[in-house]
Amino acid sequence: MAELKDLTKRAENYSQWYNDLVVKADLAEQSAVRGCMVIKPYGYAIWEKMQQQLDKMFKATGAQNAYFPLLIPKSFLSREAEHVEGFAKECAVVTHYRLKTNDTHDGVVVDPEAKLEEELIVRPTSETIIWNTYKNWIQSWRDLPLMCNQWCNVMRWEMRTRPFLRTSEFLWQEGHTAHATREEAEQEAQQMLKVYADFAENYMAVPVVQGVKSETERFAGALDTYTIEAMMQDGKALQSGTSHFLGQNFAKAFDVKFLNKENKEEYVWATSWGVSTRLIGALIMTHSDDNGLVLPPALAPIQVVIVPIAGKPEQKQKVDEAIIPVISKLQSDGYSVKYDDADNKRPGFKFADYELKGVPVRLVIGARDLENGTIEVMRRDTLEKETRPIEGIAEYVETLLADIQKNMLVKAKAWRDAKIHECDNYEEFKEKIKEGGFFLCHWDGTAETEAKIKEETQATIRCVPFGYEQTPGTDMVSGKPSKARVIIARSY
RNA sequence: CGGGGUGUAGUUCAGUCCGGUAGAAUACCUGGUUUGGGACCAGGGGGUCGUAGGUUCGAAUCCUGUCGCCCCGACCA
Repeated sequence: MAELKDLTKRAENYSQWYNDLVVKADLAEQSAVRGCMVIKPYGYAIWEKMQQQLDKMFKATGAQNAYFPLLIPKSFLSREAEHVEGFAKECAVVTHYRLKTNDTHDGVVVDPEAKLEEELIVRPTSETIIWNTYKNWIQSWRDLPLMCNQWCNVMRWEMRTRPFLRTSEFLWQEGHTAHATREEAEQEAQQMLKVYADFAENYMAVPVVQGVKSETERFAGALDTYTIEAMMQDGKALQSGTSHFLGQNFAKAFDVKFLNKENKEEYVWATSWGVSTRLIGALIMTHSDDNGLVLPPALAPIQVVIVPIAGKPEQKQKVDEAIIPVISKLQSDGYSVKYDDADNKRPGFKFADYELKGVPVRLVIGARDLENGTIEVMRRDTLEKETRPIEGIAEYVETLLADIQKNMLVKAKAWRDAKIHECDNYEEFKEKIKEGGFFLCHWDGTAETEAKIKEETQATIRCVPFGYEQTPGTDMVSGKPSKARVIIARSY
């Protein structure tokens, strides 16, 4: 791993280190299309693990999967005023539907004859097309709640991109729900936020702060935006999932009404919620060290890798005999195990490579172990090695994986908590924010104060955190009274 | 779109100031020896130096235009 360590030292900043890690760990690479990313098999395997788990959790709340079109008629986007404001600027637009060969017959040009009457927008998010569809699906209170989720790609023509954290095209899921009452919709939005927080902490081992966004940071068209905010190792915040209470804005814009039990016509109440491949970025930036990725067992495509050390064929056979029962046991218990007995790479190379890829547990077995009836176990999170009897090793590895999962969260949480501070002095804040971290500060609730902080420190209000004991105080910038503390941080 | 950097072998880069046969490491291919922390030896393949034009006997190197990429900022999941 000397190579990556050097890069870390040489790296001018954390972003550079992160980009190198993404490439070296074989997760993704840059595509030929500006701002887009090729997700490589190993990176995609992590996404698949996330999808599987999230899908289970969504279905447990009653949501169903569906799919809506990639292309959205331009007029749909102008139906909801705030939504237009928020998304109009950064969309890819389809204007023609045909190409033709050029005059010199060595290429193609856009056929001017094939101009669309109405341009189509490559979805930056699907609220509009989904609400246009929901209009036809909802007539009665009996049709509610309607809860659909779709796994898809979206495109936003971002000015500046980084792999996984912000790409022009990205994979995500977006849930869109319709409810009969305001209370039910609000509850749904909050419930989904809890699902995301649960997933982040218990599967990704990424501790998050749950809270509600300030007006300026709110989703375009929402009444409330709930967020989970994670802290990366450079102390910057990463918005890792959002859940929006949309009120009746989209119902009114797309005329989605239902007859209630009293036979009265009412607009439905809406929510939307989503997480994206950005979660992979959060995973990388929360846990990785200079040896590479550190993946939580719950999401690691390979949970256990076994490296045999055997030069001669007869020795290899003995190693196989000793280890194959262990592999079978682990696999039948549902663990993903890789037995890397390829003889074209030396053990040292494999050790470094699987560390780079973040495999949680590594087992090594060779002649020395065969004599002693032992096996070497290494855990990726702490890099600790120990030699144990091979007897009962499968059971030991299973408890070890559970322990790694738990330890990663504890470690990340302790690290993060040490970087969360209350702060009541703006001058002090300006100094401290340079080193990153979350700051709990009183805020007078005005956009002016928010803008001033952003302008002077590049930090933004991440959220008003839930579950934090609030007492009234004074805004550190304006000196005006404040009802609650908010989380302020620099962010990705 | 502003500021800074950079385009040379699959990859990371040296060579550019001061013009003169296209380089290194790594990766790759072949053969052999190896295998408990990124192996070694021998041999081999691979680049019209981003691109267009100019200066010159001669350009990766100098001049002009142009395009791409990276980092920092504005925008955002």
